[in-house]
Amino acid sequence: MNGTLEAEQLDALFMALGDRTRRDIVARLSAGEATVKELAERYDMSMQAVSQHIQVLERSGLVSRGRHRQTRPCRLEPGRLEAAASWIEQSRRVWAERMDQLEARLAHLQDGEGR
Amino acid sequence: MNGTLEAEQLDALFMALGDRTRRDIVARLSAGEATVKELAERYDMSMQAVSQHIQVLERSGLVSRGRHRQTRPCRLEPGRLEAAASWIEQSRRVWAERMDQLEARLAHLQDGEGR
DNA sequence: TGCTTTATCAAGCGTCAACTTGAGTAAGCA
DNA sequence: TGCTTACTCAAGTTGACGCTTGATAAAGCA
Repeated sequence: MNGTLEAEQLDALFMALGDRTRRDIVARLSAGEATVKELAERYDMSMQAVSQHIQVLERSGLVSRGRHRQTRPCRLEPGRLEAAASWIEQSRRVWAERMDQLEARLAHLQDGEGR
Repeated sequence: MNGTLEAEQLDALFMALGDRTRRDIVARLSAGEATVKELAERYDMSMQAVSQHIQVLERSGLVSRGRHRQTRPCRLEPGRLEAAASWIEQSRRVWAERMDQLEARLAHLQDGEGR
């Protein structure tokens, strides 16, 4: 389990995080489970709208749902957050390595050893 | 400069990363600058299409463009990648803290000290 | 058994995103 | 001066997104 996903899954993941309401739901769920009704009240939004947001989050793998009486409590699946962070780190690392090399070559030149 | 952005900027940022071509452009630019034409050849795509992707990335703050002869070389601005990573880390941290607390309470109960 | 609560399904509406084509601009070259 | 290269602008098409309304399902309660 190294957090690496297919392009389609990354599409769904970053697309899900591209909506402010869904990002807030993720942040809210990081502190514990919540029901559709609770989220609808929190965002002053219809339950249908929240339900659709949850479905997007579920498709992205960020959220899963259980069953408890009439409710469908939503909980965060942090594995996908790790996958997103992992993708970002990959590009940041490549960039940082290149910058280090550029710096080293610049220092080399300033030592008067450039051709 | 702590990498924290407004909701609108995060919308643009994650939305920009929600497209596979744009993610690949970001990964490509992490290894160095590229022109619109080079990217169009790489993805077998019209220059207009690439130009529009670059505009999206520019609006998100992930990419900036210079001028060199007839070309507009694109380069990565890693600050926004850090901002995205930072947002993700925030939720992951909250979740991890809660998990630690739940574990501690479970251990407590198993020691026979539960109410 | 009906009534309420919680949530989903389905259809429709307005907006925006991704790409296309065609035209236009700006820089370098012959 | 024309011609090519690299790129952008503008308009149009197609499809997806976010939300709404109305109907429906499933569980608990009186």
